[in-house]
Amino acid sequence: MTIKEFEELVLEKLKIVVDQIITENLELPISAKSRAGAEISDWLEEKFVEYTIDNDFFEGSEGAPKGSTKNPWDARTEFVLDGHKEEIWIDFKAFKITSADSNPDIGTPNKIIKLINEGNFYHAFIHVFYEATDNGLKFVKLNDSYSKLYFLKDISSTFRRNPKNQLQVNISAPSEYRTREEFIKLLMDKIKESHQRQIEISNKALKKQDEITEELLKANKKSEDDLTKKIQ
Amino acid sequence: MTIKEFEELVLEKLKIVVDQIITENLELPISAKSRAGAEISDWLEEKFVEYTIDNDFFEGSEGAPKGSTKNPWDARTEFVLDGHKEEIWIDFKAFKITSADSNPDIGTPNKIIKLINEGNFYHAFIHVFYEATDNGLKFVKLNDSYSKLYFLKDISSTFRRNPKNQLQVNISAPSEYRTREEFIKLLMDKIKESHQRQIEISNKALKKQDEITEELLKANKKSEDDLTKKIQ
Amino acid sequence: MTIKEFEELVLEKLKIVVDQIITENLELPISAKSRAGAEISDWLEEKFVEYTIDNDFFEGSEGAPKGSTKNPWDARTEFVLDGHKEEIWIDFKAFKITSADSNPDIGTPNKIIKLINEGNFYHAFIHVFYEATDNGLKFVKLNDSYSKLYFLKDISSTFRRNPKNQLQVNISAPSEYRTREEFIKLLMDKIKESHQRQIEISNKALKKQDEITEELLKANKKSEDDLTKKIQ
DNA sequence: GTACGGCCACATTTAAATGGGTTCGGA
DNA sequence: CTCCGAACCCATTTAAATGTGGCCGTA
Ligand SMILES: [Mg+2]
Ligand SMILES: [Mg+2]
Ligand SMILES: [Mg+2]
Repeated sequence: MTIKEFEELVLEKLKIVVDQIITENLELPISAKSRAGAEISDWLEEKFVEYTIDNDFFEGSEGAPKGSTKNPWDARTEFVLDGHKEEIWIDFKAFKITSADSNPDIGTPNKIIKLINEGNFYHAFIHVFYEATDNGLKFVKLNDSYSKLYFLKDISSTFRRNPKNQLQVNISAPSEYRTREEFIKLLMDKIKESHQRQIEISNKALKKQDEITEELLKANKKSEDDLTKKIQ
Repeated sequence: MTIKEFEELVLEKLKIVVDQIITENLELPISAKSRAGAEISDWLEEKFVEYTIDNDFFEGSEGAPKGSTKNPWDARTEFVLDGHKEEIWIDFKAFKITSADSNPDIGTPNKIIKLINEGNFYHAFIHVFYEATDNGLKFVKLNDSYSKLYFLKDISSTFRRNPKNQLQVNISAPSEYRTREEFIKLLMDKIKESHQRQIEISNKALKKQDEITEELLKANKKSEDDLTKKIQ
Repeated sequence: MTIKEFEELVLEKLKIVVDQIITENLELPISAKSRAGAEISDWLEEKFVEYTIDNDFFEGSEGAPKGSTKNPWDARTEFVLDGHKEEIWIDFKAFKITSADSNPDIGTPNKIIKLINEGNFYHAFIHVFYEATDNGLKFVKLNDSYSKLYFLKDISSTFRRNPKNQLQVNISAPSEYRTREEFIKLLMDKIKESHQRQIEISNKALKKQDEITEELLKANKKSEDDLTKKIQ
């Protein structure tokens, strides 16, 4: 089996689990007037462990510690094949499909660097889709499927690092196969480009400082005088 | 009345409204296994409008458009005194008090610059506190109060601009009175300092690039070879 | 040397560089889809820096930071003559010559105002032309040339500001010499005219509003009456 | 001659926690 | 004097949307 075939196999087996979880639990009592990503992830994490307890391909599944807000994975598991165990990290992404578009943060580059340096590589995104209902939310299909999965290594080359130190990509950007080495080089390029842009941005902001300060002081003088008179 | 007395009056009247809202609705059916800020804010926004319809001091209250994710205020209203109307922006902050600590983002500096340039100034933070319950969440007191309010202009001088282009401050940082002009200068200083730090950070990151790339390629060579052999 | 002769010299030297870049790289592995313009520009930016490293007339050439989508220039350089250095901004425009026509946005007027206020003036457009091929695209000649260059200051007076706050001109509009002062006046006129057109548009829309309201109320009166009767 | 539409890569903005590094005082 | 703990000052990280401006083309 080639590496590529191995990767496809992992995603195939993962998708089966996720689709089953969703199909058997189409509605959740989670209020979703705003974005419900964290609550949905919390629920999925628990279910993922439950649904892989007895799975031939996955071993040692764990959800992120309850209440943790900075864990590098939502769930982790080991894919078992011919006695080999390959560490898999999972990041759930829950999209409210009534929104116009979405470009979620997809994690800090730092954790990816650590993951690879520790001898691992596989970080899977699992997209799920929902709509608010009267008493919570329901999962819905997008493009005929309850879930969409790909590995970070095969992410669309339109991904970038943003100023929050998060990688980011559009919800619809199609994944594209590349080798692990190609991904490493691409990732490092993207990080470099982003830092270069940031230096530009900060330099520009610094140049504008004095002008903005003047303007604010002037606007305030006027409005504060006004208020002072009115409340005498 | 001095400006300072005016400001204290606004906050006093605001606090009465908020405390009443909470006291009359101590429990909410909003799941809060993770952080429920957005859902709580959504609910408070609606209640704030409802509870100020018949208030002598507040006029024209509005909640943020439903589902909006980038609105500069959670609610806005006008404080009316002797015929003068003063624009007030409200940003709710909902803290899960079982957490160890909190340093919330408190908004982009850009919107503050716009607010002041448009002749306004008053941007109030309203802290509320909650705990998860079996079927949702309940509001709780912190330091004997259901809410804590202060204006951005009087924020603790420990606030900063972070790389997400958000101002930020610790939940417990005590507010300190200053003049409007003093605030403008302080704000602009903080923005400057932050951009200077960012340039440093990005420069350092750029220097490390090549080293990290080498390291990653090396780690990958090892782990990829390993995997290739195992799955043959 | 007159200002006019100076300007002609700059463009002449620029054209030599660009034509050389293209002649030596007639085909590019860039697929000619909607983003082709941006990608061709990326490539040209890099080449421009490379091809002016050892040029007697250009110094300090830079491409826009990679991935930056809002940079005011695609490339910048300094034209050196008798020790004087003149800042030159470059905006590449890549046209697919199989298309019927093109009226590209040519930049926001805001950046031109800034450029001039900072003591500079020269903003060159460099038109290049391409066709799709099986494995990417190839540069082609239009009117016997691989490139067409002119300064914004000499742009056809058919240029305008469009409602997106971008200047715009037809691909084929011939440039016409004018003085820097004449350009400033013309630019400001164009901006004014554009805003006036927009006011017209809004005024018309507002007028229509009332008309539409009438119409709707009338239509509804009829259908509501109708329904009321039917369900009595 | 002008508006406008689609595309799309990026920053920005919104929700609030943890955690790292430095500094300072006390044992 | 030195280690340790607490405090403090920040970045970082997590949840996913919208908005801007440049890209050219068509109408
Ligand atoms: Mg996730
Ligand atoms: Mg808020
Ligand atoms: Mg261009």
